[in-house]
Amino acid sequence: MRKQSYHHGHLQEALVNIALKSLEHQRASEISLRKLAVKLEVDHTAVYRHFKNRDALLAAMIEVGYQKLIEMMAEAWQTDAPWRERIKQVVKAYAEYARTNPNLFEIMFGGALDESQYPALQQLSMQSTNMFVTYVKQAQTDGMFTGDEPSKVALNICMLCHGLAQMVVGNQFKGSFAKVDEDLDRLAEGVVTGMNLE
Amino acid sequence: MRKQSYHHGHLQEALVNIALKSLEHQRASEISLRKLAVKLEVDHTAVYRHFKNRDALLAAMIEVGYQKLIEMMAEAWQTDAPWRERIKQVVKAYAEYARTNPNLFEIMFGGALDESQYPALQQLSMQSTNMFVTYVKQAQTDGMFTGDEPSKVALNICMLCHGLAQMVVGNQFKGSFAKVDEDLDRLAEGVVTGMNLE
DNA sequence: TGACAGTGTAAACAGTGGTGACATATGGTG
DNA sequence: CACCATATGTCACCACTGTTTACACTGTCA
Repeated sequence: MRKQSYHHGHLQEALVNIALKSLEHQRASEISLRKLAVKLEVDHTAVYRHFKNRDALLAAMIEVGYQKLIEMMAEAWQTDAPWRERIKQVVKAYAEYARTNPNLFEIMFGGALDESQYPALQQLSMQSTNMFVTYVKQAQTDGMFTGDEPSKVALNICMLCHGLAQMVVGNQFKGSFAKVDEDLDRLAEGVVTGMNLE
Repeated sequence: MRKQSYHHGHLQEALVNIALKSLEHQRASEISLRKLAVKLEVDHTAVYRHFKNRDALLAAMIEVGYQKLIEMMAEAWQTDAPWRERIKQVVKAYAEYARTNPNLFEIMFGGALDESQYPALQQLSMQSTNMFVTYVKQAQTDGMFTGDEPSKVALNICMLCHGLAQMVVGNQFKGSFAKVDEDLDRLAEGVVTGMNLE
């Protein structure tokens, strides 16, 4: 009975939040449950009242990450512009998300966590990839022509997004191609025009 | 003076080799220097005679990984087939590499290691991406037409490869698109035909 | 009030990467 | 051959990590 409060109250939320905040300036591997607990002025073993283990906390963080990503994609699509521009905006949003949340993106797609043990993550993951299919179908009704099935086109766009994002966070734009990172717009444009659409 | 040999002889090589072998059935995060040392019947601190730290060992492993990847791409390109088929084979090789070496691929591109501290890795990384440019240029002389610069086309192919590979190792082919993993050929075909070439 | 589930604490464990002092081995020198 | 510098391996520690177990406090509901 040394402290007046004793119970934290919202430890679960607080853990996810502070962990996500930590991710803004350090990678996931540098985050320790003990340090998080210190910041929240709580014994480090209290974490285990809310998460089975470290991975479970990571999973909760990734869940938020997917929600944010899906949100950003949806927002990018939400425009009056022609379908070509809208797709470009989605690609851009995807890459921009990776650029501004590299450490979160890393745990989402870097393979550090075994998603198959977290059904909620699997569902969100599928949801995010399915968005591409939805968008392509919608673009088709807006005048886009493609000989391939929508799902195939969507797959290609999805792969391009993934690849672009990967290269952005990997800082893979140095000598070989553009020096970009700043000019995502041009890259996204290249993605769209480089595809066999119209 | 309990052992006759005392000195291992090829500890450096042995460490990289056994670590790479371990990577075949477990991910990098599960590999510990101490366990490797035990397997080689050596004190775990002996590792530090050959590698500054754990990351340095990872870097050595990644170096081998790049060499293998570059080799496989080069081999895939080495054909008499028309350029379209050759590019497809390269894409396929890239994805196949990721599929058969997922844990190695993960440390190569998962962002766990800060490549900027290992010039040899940066060089190899650039080399592997530059191969795409070389191939596109060569394809151009073999009849491929593209309005864009070769480097742009190469960038798109590179992104597609990265994205495809990423999705393959992430086991992201379940409900949404194909059920593949088996049918890389069809996916690679889709990549090539989905692009604005000819 | 009293039982009780939820939550935080304390102590301890095994495992990790890493350091510094020391021991041994190796290979070249005189 | 003797000798010695250097490369390599060992040993004793350290700080830190995730995790478990037994215990203590808190709030709630009967």
